[in-house]
Amino acid sequence: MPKIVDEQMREATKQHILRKAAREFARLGFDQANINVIAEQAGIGKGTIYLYFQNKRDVFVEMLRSIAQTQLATIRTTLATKGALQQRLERLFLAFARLAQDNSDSFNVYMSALYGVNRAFKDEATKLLRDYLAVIALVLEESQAAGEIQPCNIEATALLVLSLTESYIHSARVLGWSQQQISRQASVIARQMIEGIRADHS
Amino acid sequence: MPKIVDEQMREATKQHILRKAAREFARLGFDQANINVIAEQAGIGKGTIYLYFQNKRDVFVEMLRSIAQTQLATIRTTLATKGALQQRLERLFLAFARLAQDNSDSFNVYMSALYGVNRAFKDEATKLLRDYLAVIALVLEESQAAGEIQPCNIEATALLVLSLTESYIHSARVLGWSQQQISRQASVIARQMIEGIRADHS
Amino acid sequence: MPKIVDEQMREATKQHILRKAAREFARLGFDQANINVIAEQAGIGKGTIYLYFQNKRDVFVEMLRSIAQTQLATIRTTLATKGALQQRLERLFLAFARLAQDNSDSFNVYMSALYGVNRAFKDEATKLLRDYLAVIALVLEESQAAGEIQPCNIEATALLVLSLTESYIHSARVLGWSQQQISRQASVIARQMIEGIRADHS
Amino acid sequence: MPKIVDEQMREATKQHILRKAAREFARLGFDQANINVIAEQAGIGKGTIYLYFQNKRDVFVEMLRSIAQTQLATIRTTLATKGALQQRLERLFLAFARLAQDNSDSFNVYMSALYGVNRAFKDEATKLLRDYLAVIALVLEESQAAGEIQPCNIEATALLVLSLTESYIHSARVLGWSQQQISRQASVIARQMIEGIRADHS
DNA sequence: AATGAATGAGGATTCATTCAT
DNA sequence: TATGAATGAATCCTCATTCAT
Repeated sequence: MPKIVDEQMREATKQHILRKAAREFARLGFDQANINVIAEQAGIGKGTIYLYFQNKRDVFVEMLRSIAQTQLATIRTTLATKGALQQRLERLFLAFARLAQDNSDSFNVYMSALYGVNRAFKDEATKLLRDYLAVIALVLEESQAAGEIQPCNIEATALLVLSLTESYIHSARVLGWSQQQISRQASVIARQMIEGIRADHS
Repeated sequence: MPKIVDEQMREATKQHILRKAAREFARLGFDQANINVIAEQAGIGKGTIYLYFQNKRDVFVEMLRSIAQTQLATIRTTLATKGALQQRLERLFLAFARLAQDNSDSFNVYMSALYGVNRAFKDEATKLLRDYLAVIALVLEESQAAGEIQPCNIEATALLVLSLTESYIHSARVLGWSQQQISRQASVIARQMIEGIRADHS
Repeated sequence: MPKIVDEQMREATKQHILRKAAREFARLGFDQANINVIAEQAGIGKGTIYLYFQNKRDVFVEMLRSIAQTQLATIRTTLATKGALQQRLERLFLAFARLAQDNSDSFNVYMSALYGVNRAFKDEATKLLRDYLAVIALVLEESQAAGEIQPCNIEATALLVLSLTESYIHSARVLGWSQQQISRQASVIARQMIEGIRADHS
Repeated sequence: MPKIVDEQMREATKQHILRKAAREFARLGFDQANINVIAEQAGIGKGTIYLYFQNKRDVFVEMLRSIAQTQLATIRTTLATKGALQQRLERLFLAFARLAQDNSDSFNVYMSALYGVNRAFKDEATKLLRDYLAVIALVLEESQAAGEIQPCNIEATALLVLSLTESYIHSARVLGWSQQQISRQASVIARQMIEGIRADHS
């Protein structure tokens, strides 16, 4: 039965298209990106892309989800190892910094979807935002249970952690900072976040 | 000499167009926004817009500059009044929150330009980012001179302050928080930033 | 005020486009006809056509109406002159034969809309059919009032007259008959129709 | 030898495809009909259709021939029974009315091919038209031989009979008349035709 | 023989920009 | 200076057809 192989093949092709799509979308944005160019770069025919996706928008949304899945997996793994909150937040920052470096296409396209004005993707981007927050909230709750930090508004704090991490890294990259320069800030940022969280109820 | 009057008239029309443009760009993004619709909403002919701007891109860039000018003026005024660093950062946060509320078009369009992927505006957005950072750096330097905080990497700290402020407000709005809920976080965020900055070298 | 002139100019251009459109639609049918080719043949830019019509379908429908208007005017004029029913029906037949000859594009496109399967135009074509029937019904009623023919189902009879006239001429043309051959049948057909109508109640 | 069985199988599949094709072509017309949908409805693979037909056009043309064959068989049977011309023409009318009702797909698709503008099918449709005329001409000749009607232009008369019958039924259906209403006209139409034919040379 | 994944030609439509008035 | 009619480049998507399996 070639069914399973076919299914795997199909999934592989889909991922291949999504990778090429991410490049183009990251380079040009949704509107300027050309679906025909994406097909060409994926080494497939113009029409073939429509065997895997309903339309251009669908390619973008699925790419967004795929990116989120990958990034979330990385983040979850990063935060899985127990340790002091300071260490975990530091690892979180470093993980994002690495994602921004290694998967810069994904990182850029995710940021632009989140901060962009295209209403068509706002909902999807908001969903992803919530997923990220949930992961961070979990860490904060564990920390709270361990008595490391005082009770506080978990959601607001998680938002603070994520916003700071992402936008700091993004802005630093816009300003042309090197990966090293950015990574060097990890412990400072993490410590600051901890102090800030503690200050919340001191 | 009617020259000055004409010049004023011309400038007024330009600003009028930019305001309408901001609405459309904020609503739909650069690509989806329709220059003809902007002209219509500004109450002028389709061709007239090209007497004031070279092309669509130019409208967007000038709008970006205009927004930045207004916002920077607000920020500068906010930070002009002396006071403890904590108070000044709090005022900064509240000023941004108010901008995001009152001039949401401008705020959104600025954020999308900064975080968006359209290379055509990256340079311009980066310039604006630097201007913002300069204003904040000034405050930090004063604070440092006053012995309020220890010597530290001013640029990195300014980036931290700006990133945290902007992205926190943006994300909170995406999640549907009310203006009140956001404002209530001002002192917490400000205190946190101070603690963080101090922690930098403790 | 150039308003009226402009309006006339606009109407003239519209009619010009419709004439070229009729040629293409008559030659290839709605689907095969290429809107860009129509524009080219009308000597205008591709986009210009959309300043006069909403879309391709709209061009077709307006063309259909324009054709019907012209044809109905001809038919009405033809039937306006009083005379024996036999003469009037003969003139009707000859008028259609002439239309089919002189405006063969219009005639073909009208027939194909009426007998074709494209649901999108069925309603429009049916409306036109009713208009034609009304004109013929009027003649029959006058004839009835004059005692020339017995009371009968006017609508059914009108349908019979129109169907026979149109489809006879169409089929004859399909078979390659000359205009002369067709015209020669006029009196026979007309006489037959009269006899038929009379036979209805004898 | 499985050859004959295979041949029968092949023919059966072909007819099956043609039936499904007729449905789609009647519903949507040649251009709008989707060959893949036809394959799907026939329960065969997309590629399989090309083992039975050269291309889409070929499917349509063969369908047209198949329809004509069926309809001609019906017409021939109808007219085979001897009887007065009036009766035979009445039966012809009723036969067409029944075909239009029971095989409306076929009837519509035949009418649209005949009256449509698609040149690609004009030749084929014309051939069918000639076949129909031949059948009717035969009846007229017999009638003439029997002295029922005077010598006349057989071809022109046959065309008259066919045109009137077909277009009357089609138009009546377009106007929404019921099958019963239409059938009720049979004798009137037949009598009218006879009167007309006789009037031809009186 | 049968399949359906892959292909790419083709076309309607939008919209930034120009230019004659 | 102001206009808006005209333009045509640019692009998403459909679907008839092919061909490797």
